[in-house]
Amino acid sequence: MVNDKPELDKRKAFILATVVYEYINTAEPVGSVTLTQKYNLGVSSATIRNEMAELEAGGYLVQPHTSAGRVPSDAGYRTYVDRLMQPESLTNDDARRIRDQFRDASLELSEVIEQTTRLLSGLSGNLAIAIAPSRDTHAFKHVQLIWLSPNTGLAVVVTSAGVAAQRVFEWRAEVGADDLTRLSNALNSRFGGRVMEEIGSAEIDAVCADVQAGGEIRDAVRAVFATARQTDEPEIAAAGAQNLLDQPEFHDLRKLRAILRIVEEQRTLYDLIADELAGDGTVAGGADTAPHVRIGHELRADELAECSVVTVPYRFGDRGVGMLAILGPRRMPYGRLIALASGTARSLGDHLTDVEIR
Amino acid sequence: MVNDKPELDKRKAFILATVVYEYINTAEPVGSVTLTQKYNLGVSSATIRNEMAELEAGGYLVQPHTSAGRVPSDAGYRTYVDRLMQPESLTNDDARRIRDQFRDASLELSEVIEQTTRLLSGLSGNLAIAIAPSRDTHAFKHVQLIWLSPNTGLAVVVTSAGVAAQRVFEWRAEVGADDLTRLSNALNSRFGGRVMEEIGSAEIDAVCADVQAGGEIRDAVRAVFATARQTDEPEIAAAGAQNLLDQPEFHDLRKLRAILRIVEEQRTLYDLIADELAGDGTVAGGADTAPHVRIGHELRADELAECSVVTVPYRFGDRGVGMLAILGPRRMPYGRLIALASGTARSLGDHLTDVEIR
DNA sequence: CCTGGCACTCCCCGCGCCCGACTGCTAGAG
DNA sequence: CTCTAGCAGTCGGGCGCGGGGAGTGCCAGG
Repeated sequence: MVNDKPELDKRKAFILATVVYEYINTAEPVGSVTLTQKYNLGVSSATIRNEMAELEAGGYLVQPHTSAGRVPSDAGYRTYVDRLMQPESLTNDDARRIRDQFRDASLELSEVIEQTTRLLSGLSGNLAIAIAPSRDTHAFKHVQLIWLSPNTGLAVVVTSAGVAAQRVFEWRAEVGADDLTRLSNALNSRFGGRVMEEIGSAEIDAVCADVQAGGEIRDAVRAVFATARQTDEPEIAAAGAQNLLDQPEFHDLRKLRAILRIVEEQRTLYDLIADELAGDGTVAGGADTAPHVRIGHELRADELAECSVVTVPYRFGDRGVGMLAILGPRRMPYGRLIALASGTARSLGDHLTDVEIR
Repeated sequence: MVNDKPELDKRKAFILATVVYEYINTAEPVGSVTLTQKYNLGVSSATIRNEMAELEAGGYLVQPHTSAGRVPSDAGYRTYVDRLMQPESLTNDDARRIRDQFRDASLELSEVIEQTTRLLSGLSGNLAIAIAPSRDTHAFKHVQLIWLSPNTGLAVVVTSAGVAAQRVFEWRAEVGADDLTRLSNALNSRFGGRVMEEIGSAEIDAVCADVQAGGEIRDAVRAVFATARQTDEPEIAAAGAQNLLDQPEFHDLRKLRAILRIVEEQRTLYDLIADELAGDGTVAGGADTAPHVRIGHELRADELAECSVVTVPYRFGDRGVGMLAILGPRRMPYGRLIALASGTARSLGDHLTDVEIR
């Protein structure tokens, strides 16, 4: 669909904006009379009818059936979001709740992510999703192998994001506490100040060989580093699915189930949101932390044809970008949700940068 | 309600069992003709009608309305579960899937708990819940304070269940690596072999005082031990809420929302399941690992009047008991779910005992 | 270009109706 | 005494129908 929509004159734009606004609030198709009664447009309903008919011809509105009011189309919402809506800022109340949340938030990335989704779903009344910045880009801080018993040990890797991996290992051969300490020291001096991404298995093997650490221990170190880099599955959290029950568009059980399935499968959810991260280079590279809205079919998933998603990247220090998202019905209060998501993303980024382990 | 139900003669028992069985499978009220057609009872539908009328008088069946078939009452399900149903054992397929799941399961308690709920919800097609054994009863294994930078440190507490707590701390005053090592050693030698429950703040303070560890560090140690004992909130996981959407009894949105609210609030969920742990002394003390079924109003929660819960305790080594539960409609396949829950609980217990850190 | 008016369309809702499923009862048979 | 066949009674659910209402499109006139 090319962008050859005829430019909207001022009155059409106002009418479109009002229809979208009204529909978002009432969830009922909007008629010409409602419009003239609730908003003083200075013209009669007949005129509005003509305008609405043209807006429908232009693809901005659709009629569920002949004798009903109009409902915005994807293009209608799109125009509203891009050009007609006035941006909102956080209400004092919301700002306060966000501030309170992060005042004494955890230092652990994964916990923060989870708490943030709960906060955002509560504030927005929709489904909130967060993905953590890829751990590849975090700075290595410390690794410690801890002797627990002759046959068991604990390995902990700490990065700038907190404890990135921790795991108990059981070894067939007996292991001495000194061996573990020596290996810990060797690893720390070798990897200090590096970025997780650069630390590969080969180098780990080399360090282990230097201190004559055996096969089982080497495997353990490799494993815990792999988890710390988390190359396998990305960290993602979602909360507030039950909020969707309140929206009339999800009273249809099939739609509801389709959405729940998407949320259940973290992989799909990740792909949905991460599109934005990879999609245009501006996010990964530049300073673009602007919120982004995708509406209905723009999401390229049939199950989500009646949904919209607001995504906002957040910065984590000077490396790595994570993503916050709100998923809800297309008929969502875009202005408020964008403000909420942006505000939360900013606070989250500040918090993470602030507590980043130096 | 006292247990003064008249004893059921053989034919009544068979009819009740068949009604429950049929209703569980079809979700439709069961009529006398259906019964005679699908099961060869050797008598006519008129006779069945008389019997069913008596079963209704006895409180085992109810009629949704005059001209409908019968549906089991709480008491009907209860009798079915206690005396009429034949116990099922795991199918080969289920047994295999459980075995596979635990073959390479995590060593970390919290992760195992979560994986188990996913397994059990997948197998049962219902909502699965697991609570971890109280951490109080775990054996203390190791604590390590790790120096990360002059102002930051990491504290890790390991118990017989794996890493019980880990946290990064930020201190205003500078801290030396040696101080942390000395304190770690002191704590380990003092607490080695003890049970978490016994380790109180006073004793921690005493050890800190011995090695002249300052206020900030003492607070950190206290905090990490508190988390490790997890006196504040019990560890609980739930999965598979979207399975409930498939059940016709939850097509009513109000009921669905009521249930989702319960699942969302972990506290309520915990109380629901933990009743069983505290309820009768046999579980906590003895060797009782039998599954337990609570049906409808027995759950003492109006929202759950149409639900049943199967709970099974699982043993964790020789100390502590956790709980596995399946929540679903009253009309659930009790035999299969009991087998699944028991089988999973056994495997879970074995796995935990097996990987317990010695 | 705007407006009032009017005919038209179509959904929604309530009503009444019938159909079907099931019961309870009774009379009679074994 | 128990079982059965038959029959009348009951009630819910589905269906069709019709009216009311909301909204549109169009036209003629200002």
